[in-house]
Amino acid sequence: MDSGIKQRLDDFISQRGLRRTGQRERIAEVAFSRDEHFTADELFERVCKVDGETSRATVYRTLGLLVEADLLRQIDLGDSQITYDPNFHNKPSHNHLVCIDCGKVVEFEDDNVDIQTDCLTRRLGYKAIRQSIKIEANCEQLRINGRCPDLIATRLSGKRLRKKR
Amino acid sequence: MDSGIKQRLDDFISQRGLRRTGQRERIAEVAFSRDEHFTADELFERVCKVDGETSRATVYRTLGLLVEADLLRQIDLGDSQITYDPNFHNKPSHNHLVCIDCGKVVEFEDDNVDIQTDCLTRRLGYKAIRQSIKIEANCEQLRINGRCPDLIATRLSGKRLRKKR
DNA sequence: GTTATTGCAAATGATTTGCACAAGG
DNA sequence: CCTTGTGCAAATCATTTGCAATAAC
Repeated sequence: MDSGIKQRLDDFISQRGLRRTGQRERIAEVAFSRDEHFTADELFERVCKVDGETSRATVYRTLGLLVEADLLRQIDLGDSQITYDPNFHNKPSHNHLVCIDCGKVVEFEDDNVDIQTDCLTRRLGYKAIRQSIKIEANCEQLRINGRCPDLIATRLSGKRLRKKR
Repeated sequence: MDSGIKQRLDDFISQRGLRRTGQRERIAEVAFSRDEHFTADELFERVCKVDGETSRATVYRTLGLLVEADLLRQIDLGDSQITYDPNFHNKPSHNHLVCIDCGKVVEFEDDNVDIQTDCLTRRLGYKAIRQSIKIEANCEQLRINGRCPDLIATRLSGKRLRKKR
């Protein structure tokens, strides 16, 4: 876990008069150990492997805390479960492209997008605080070559495309 | 209800070998009678006033159909319920700004945004099919004048800000 | 007459909550 | 100690579904 994240979490816990517990420690550790997005349940599974003692309820409660601390953000992938993104600490204004063919999520940052959002928002009489862009797109490689490594990987891993709610 | 919408719905029903029923007729009628966004339950309430006979289940099922026909789109307002937007038929590529102060949703269309999305997506190796942008923003009028007609309207109507899930 | 559609009530599934016990500070 | 945090199981709440009755075509 990045030390900046640990720092911010510690600060948040102190400021709010909360307590440092083993569960919170481990949940955060697992959540930020990779840059992959996850659902509450996926995180719970991962935490279980490290520590058979932590309950699902605590995972949900800690997720809420991490979101409040702005270490985690909820993103909409058009799913029935909430998806959490642990990468906003490093890439504060990134957005997402979701591949329609294989479900892969690509993160991208672009200054022009941010500027354009800012201008557009001003023109409407507001001050932009946060934006989220989701682009749903088809894979060009798949269209041209008839195959795409991401799709193959998806099929091999047996991970099925997320069901739309 | 716009005749273009009625036409598209009729076509969809025919193509799929579905049946024209009173319930579907009335649900669509109510859904497209205003340009306001709504949840399944809000639509159900409105339908009830017109017709005490239609069940919640049928409203849900018909909503699914209207989404498949691309007459309605599900949008993410960061809520625990799905919000439906009936305005994509008239403004096929609009996006949303949500006021943090009063919850008002402003729709906007912008060609530059569309072009930029297209470019960005190509550069990542994909072909953009659909995008959704949500801008969360503070109201400038409220900041400068200390008040904003939308906020006043929100308070008067007693409509509370949507709860975050 | 078939087959799709509806209403009802029960099921689902993710998330939240009340409460008694445990453990930080 | 005193208060916050945890685990458990039960509660919630939007949405979905099975099924028998009903209505399109």
